Formats: sequence, C-alpha cells, structure tokens
Amino acid sequence: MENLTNTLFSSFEADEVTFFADLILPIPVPRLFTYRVPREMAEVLKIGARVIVPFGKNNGRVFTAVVARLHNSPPTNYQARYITEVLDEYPLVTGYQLELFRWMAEYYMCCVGEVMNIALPSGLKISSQSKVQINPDFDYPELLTEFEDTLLTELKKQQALSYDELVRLAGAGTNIPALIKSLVGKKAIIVFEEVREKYIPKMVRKVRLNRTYEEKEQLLALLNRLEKLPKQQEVVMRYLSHVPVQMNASLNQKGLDKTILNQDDTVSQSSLTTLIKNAVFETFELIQPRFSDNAPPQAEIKLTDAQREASQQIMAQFERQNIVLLHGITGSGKTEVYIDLIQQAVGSGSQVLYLLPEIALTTQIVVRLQRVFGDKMGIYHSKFSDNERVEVWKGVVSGQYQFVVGVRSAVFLPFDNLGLIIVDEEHETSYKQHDPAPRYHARDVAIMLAHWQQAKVLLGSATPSLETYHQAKQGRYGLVELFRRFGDATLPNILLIDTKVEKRQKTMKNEFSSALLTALEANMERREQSILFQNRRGYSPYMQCEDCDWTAECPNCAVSLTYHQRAAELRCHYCGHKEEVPRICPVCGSTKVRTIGFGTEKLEDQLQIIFPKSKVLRMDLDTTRAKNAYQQIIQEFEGGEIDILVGTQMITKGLDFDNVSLVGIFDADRLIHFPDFRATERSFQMLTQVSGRAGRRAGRQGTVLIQTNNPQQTILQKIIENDYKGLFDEEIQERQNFNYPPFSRLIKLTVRHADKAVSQQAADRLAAELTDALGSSRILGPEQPLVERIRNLFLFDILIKIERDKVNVKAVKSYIQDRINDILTDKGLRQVSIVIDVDCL
DNA sequence: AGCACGCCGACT
DNA sequence: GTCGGCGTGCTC
Repeated sequence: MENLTNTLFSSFEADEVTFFADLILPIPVPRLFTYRVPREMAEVLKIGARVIVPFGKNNGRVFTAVVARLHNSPPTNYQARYITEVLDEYPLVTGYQLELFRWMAEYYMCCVGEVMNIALPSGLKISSQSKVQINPDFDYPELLTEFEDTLLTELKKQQALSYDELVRLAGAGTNIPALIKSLVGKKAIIVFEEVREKYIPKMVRKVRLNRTYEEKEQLLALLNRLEKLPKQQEVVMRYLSHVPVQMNASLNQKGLDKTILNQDDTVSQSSLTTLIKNAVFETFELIQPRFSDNAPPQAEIKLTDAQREASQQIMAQFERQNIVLLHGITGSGKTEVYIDLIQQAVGSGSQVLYLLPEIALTTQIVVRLQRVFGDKMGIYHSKFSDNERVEVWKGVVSGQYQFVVGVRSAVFLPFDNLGLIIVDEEHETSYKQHDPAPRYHARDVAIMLAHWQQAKVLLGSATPSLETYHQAKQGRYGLVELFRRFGDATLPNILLIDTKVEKRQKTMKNEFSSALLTALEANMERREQSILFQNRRGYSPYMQCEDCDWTAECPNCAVSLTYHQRAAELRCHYCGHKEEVPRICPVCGSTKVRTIGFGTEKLEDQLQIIFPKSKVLRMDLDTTRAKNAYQQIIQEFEGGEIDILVGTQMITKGLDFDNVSLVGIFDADRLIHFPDFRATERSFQMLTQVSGRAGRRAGRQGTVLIQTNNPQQTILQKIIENDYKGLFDEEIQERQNFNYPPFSRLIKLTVRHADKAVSQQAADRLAAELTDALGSSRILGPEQPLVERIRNLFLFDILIKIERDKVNVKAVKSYIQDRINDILTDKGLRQVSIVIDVDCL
C-alpha cells in the first residue's frame, strides 16, 4: 500500500518535488537516515534546515536532525518514517558547514552525526533529552496563545522541565516539538541539554515589585500603607530610586539585583524578607551576562613601527601565500597587529574569525577587542551558556557579527564569507579536541575552512609548533617575524639554579633554592610581583608509607592518588575518584605515612610558612573550577596586593601583568624528561611562555629562575638564549630520523577493555594486521600507555606513522577502519572499544 | 549513543 | 518459580 501511494505520487508530481530527506542525526552511527517528507513540508524543506524526527523502537526518542540531501527515491528495504516538524525555514547549517562536517568525519575517522552534535550548540538541538526552562528575559506575554500561557505559568513554578515532563504537563496529543518551536520562537523558553559537570550559568537573585504595583494608584496606596512601617517603606523607596517604576512601569520586570537592595545592613534584609512574604516584592533569578559593556568605545589603537611593518609584511605575503606564520616573541604586541588586520578585513566586507586557546579568551584580550569592535564582535566561549552561543550563531547568520573571537569550537560557526582567520598561540595543544569525537585540531580545521572560502590564515606564536615552522621554512607558509618587545621592553634574564649543588650544600628550604628565596624576598621589598610555576596541582602526587613502601593508588586507574590538603582528601586526577586520607598505613599499620613530591598547593603552603607576611594566590584547576574564579584571581593579582602567584600551566597563557618582574620555575626536569617525542618541543614552549610573563613593561628587565638538577642540558641553554631556531634545527633532525611529524602523520588507536587479556589480544591482532599491510616501520606498539588502566579499562596504544607524501592516506584510513570493524564484529572481542585519534598530539 | 530483547544466576 | 544482570543487535 505504502509503495503504491509512493508510485502514485511520483507519477502525479513534478520531478523536483521531494519526498525523502537523508538526515544527519546526532548519534555515532556512520550513515544518514532517510525520512519521509510530509506533503505540506515538501516545498519549505531545504538542505541545511533542522527537522525533528522520531527515532528508535516505537518512536521512543526524538532528535533534531539536519537535512543533508533531498531526493525522491524510496528506500527499498524499510519503511521510512515521517519528519515531525521543520524547525528552520531557511538553512541553519550552510553548505560550507555540511561540507566541513563530511570532511571532518572522513579525515578524523568518525561519524558525521558526531561532528554535527559537537558543532551545533545544544540550544539548537531539541531532543527527548532536552530540558526547557523559562526565559527570564521574557516579557511579552501578549504573544502567547492561551494554552501556552497556562503552560508557561506552570513552568514558572518549576526550575526546569524535561521533555517527558513537558509531554505530561501539556497532555497527550499535543505536538510537543511544535509547541517548543513556537515558544522558543517567541523567546519565552530556553532549551538546553542536561548539563553534565559543565558550566552552570551564573544566576543573580533579583527582586521586583509585584505586578499589581506597576499601576500608579496601587503603588501610591502601597507607599501610604507603609507610612507606619518606615523600614519597609525605605526598602521600597530604595527600589524605586534604582527602578523608577512610577515613570516607566515596564522597567519593573527587569527587577533589581537583590544585593543592591540589601546594601549591607541587616535591617533592610529583614524588611525585604517581610515585603517578599507579603507579596509586595517577588524574587526571581536571572542569568548573569558575562561581559558587561562598560568599556569605553573605540580606543584608537596605535601601532609601533615594528608592528606596522609586521602588518604590512603579512598583507604583502598574503598576496602570494594563503597561510602566514607570525613568529613574534612574547610581549611583542601581536594583538595590535591582529587588530589592524581584522579592521582591514572587516572593512573590506568579509568575515573574520579569531581563534584563541580556551583560557586565554577569558582574559584582558576580550576586553581590549571589545573596546575596538564593540557589539559588532561576537564572543564564542565554552563557558558561555547555550543561549548565548545560539545568539552568536544566529548573529553570524544575520550579519550582526562579522567578527567573532572564539575557542576551538568556533570553527563550526556558520561563516560563509570568511576573509581572514587568525589562530593565536598556534602551538597550543588545547586546539586539539581530546575526548569526544571528532578529535579535531581547530588550527587544521581553520586552514581547511579558509581554503574553501578563499580566506587567509594568520598563525601567531612566540614558540610555533614544529609542524608550522617547518611548513614556513619549506616555503609553504609565509613567515613574518617580530623580534622586538613592545615599548622596547627587554627580554627577561633567565638563570638556571642547580638544585643538585644547593642540595649538597643544604641551602634548599623545602622545594625552594636559596637563590629563588633571595630573589622572592627582594622582589617583595621592591613591591613587585612574582609568579611561580609548577605544572602539577594538588599538594603532593604520592602518599607513601615509610615503613612498608605502600603507596595510595586509585582503585580504578593505574596511578597514585594525589594528596589535596585543602580538601583533606586523596584524589585521582584521571577518573576523579576521591577518598579519605589514611592516618595509618592500611597495610602495616605504621603511622609514618608521608607525602612525596610537591604540587602547587604545597608550594602555596610553604610560602606562607617561609614568608608569613606575604600574600599568595594559587591558580590551577582546583582554584578556578568555580564560574568566575579565574577572572577573580587575575583581577586580584592585577590589583597589586598579591605578592606571589603560584600556578600550573594555566598561568602561561597570554596573561599580561605589568608589575611582574620575577618568575620561578620548579621541576623543569620532569617536563623535559617526559617520555614523549614532543617533550623537548613542549618544554621549550612552556618554559618560554612562562618566562615571558616576567618584565613585560619597558625600562626594567625581568628575571626568570629555573630550578634544575642539570643546568647543562641543551634545551635549557636554548631557552636561556631564546634560541627558537636552534632548537628547531636540532629537533627537526630528530623528527626526520625517526619519521615523526611533521614528516609523518600520526594516527593513534587506543584499545580498551575491562579485561587486560582481551584488550591485549585485540590490540595484538590489530597491530599484526596493520603491520602486515603497512610494514613494521610504520607501526609502533601495541604498548601500554603511561597510565595503563583508566576507569577500570586496560589500555593499549598502537601508533601508526604515515609519510606525508607517497602514501595514500585515505586508503590507509579505510584499511584501518575495516580492520577495526572486523575486530568489533568478532565474537570474542566485540566489547572492546577502540578510540581513533587522527593527528594525535 | 541508547534502548529493547534475550538468555543465565540469586532471590521471594 | 521470577527479577535483573549485561551481552548483542539495531536504529530510517
């Protein structure tokens, strides 16, 4: 019957009428799904539009999907289901993006659905896992239908409703997707995905007058009534002075920050409580906007001669090259060069994307850019709520945002007319997505994007990745250098402290060399600030029994537990497991359970003991977890009251502090000797970047002290001399000898299973098959990674090295995929999971 | 991924 | 005798 109607329709309608849509669903299944297009949708439905579809056994689930293809050939071996709802009249996903999705899925060996899922902010994906919440800014109830209004009143009482709860509330038979679409369209509600452990938008508690007092007479009556209650009257008056409801009643809905009304006296607090109890005031919560707009607009930026020259050189090189590397030492003022180029590109009418590593974006740079570009600039940050991300997305489509500053995921925004992409701190590893697929590198994706849209790419760094610098030296990228510090500030003087000598002479105080202590003290006396870098958080990485050598280990992972003193617990930095600190050794009962090694927390602690009067702040994952903690720490440090900032690599990223003249670096050896072929490169980058925090102001030379057991190491010499090129020349030779990137591409396969033997068996077989086809020189492993078990899964890594030229990468990838699929369908091995990481770092 | 179906152990 | 463990297969 179904087939009969199909053929009937086909013969009745013109050829271009579409009945079927191939959709991208946000699930990790490597294929598109074909749905039927209801007749009334046939004309409106466009490629790139979002639709809502039922999915799974007895339509149990609902997804937002994206139309990838429209056609009229019915599937032969199943009945296609109908699309429930069309969400977009015009494509929300551009053709460029669909192309990008497909390319990424192929290149990074994942499913298009996974790419789409990461690309779209969850606010654009209604699904059965969605939740809805009332939009606190909504104040146009007159737009609502009666039914919607009752529903919204109900919703107001709840914090948020899940999709299923909404179904129950609205009653069976309601077209829930259509309802949500309508309410979202009226900006009455907000859709979001279940927030995992992610960002929770900062809420401000606000108060406003009960609606009845928006009328003048009612308000006057209220004030009269309160005549005998002066305290309460005062509160109301205070509210009215901030929110002149009597002048403009509509102001009331926006309310007033509760803290402003409380000020600091407890009297008004209790009066306010009473007023709220008596329904004079009502409280509500609002999402706090993250960047307030009070920066003075359009501060003229002035380029130094060196900056102007760099900018001109870049423009000149863009004539012949699509990609240019700006190699500028720390503090050379690359940002001004970027601003200049952005202004030119925006002025010529094209779009600009400015990528920054996650943490750097939170800082002063955004404020600086905002001063120049004002509200023409969109900000795309993972710490922003979904609605804000959706706003930016739509702003790009509408043309409101011609220029966006953003993190990694900003490459997914719907640009269609890019002229310039800047990738700042190009070497930063946080551009590579690690955990959920697609495991993409935003820099490389940006280069593809630019290629498709004929845009130029500017890669900027003080310590370029070997890959990029190699390309520049080969002439495939342009190269512009900026080797003078802004305002002619000098580069810091870097000194190596031999901790071996100090230990022998017993001049170390805990982890601190006497040289460092003297420098810190002198710095404090001069009222200048210091930064201490230790790339390890927590108090100490081991807890061990002195008598029997027992160490605290994670029950789920093959690592020792880190002792956190402030939280008074042991934590696993891999799976998050926490446990109590043992008083006695659980094996032998000894009380001599000691901590070994040190992290930022311990340094902070010891500083307080050594310099009791000093003000010390710590900045690491643990102190910046809270919403605005990062900015708070920076602000406090900038305020100048703080003497010493102790931190992990977090402090290396793009922070500008005028008053910092000393940087101390601990445990450099651990960094340098990390068992990874990129360790040297990483160490150079990290240590150079931290060093760059010292003495960024003209007229004073900063000092950097690096504590090491072996000052003779060549890498340290290179860092002292700021000899990037020397390091590059040595390192690139090594890479060539062992056929590592940039001479090859790497694909890492990680096999995981709860049973070590099964995991190993699968890995062995996979490696053997790959070796057979590709030769043993291209396959490394399988070997157990440094941490061989995480979350109770045993890991085995296989590394595949593919030469840049003379090998068909596509063919290799498809071969790898086939072998993996074989294993995954093998009776004995099918429950192993295999993670593919293309261009792994 | 998630969800249903299905085949084996410890419980009322 | 059943409840529920998770291994297996499928999703338009």
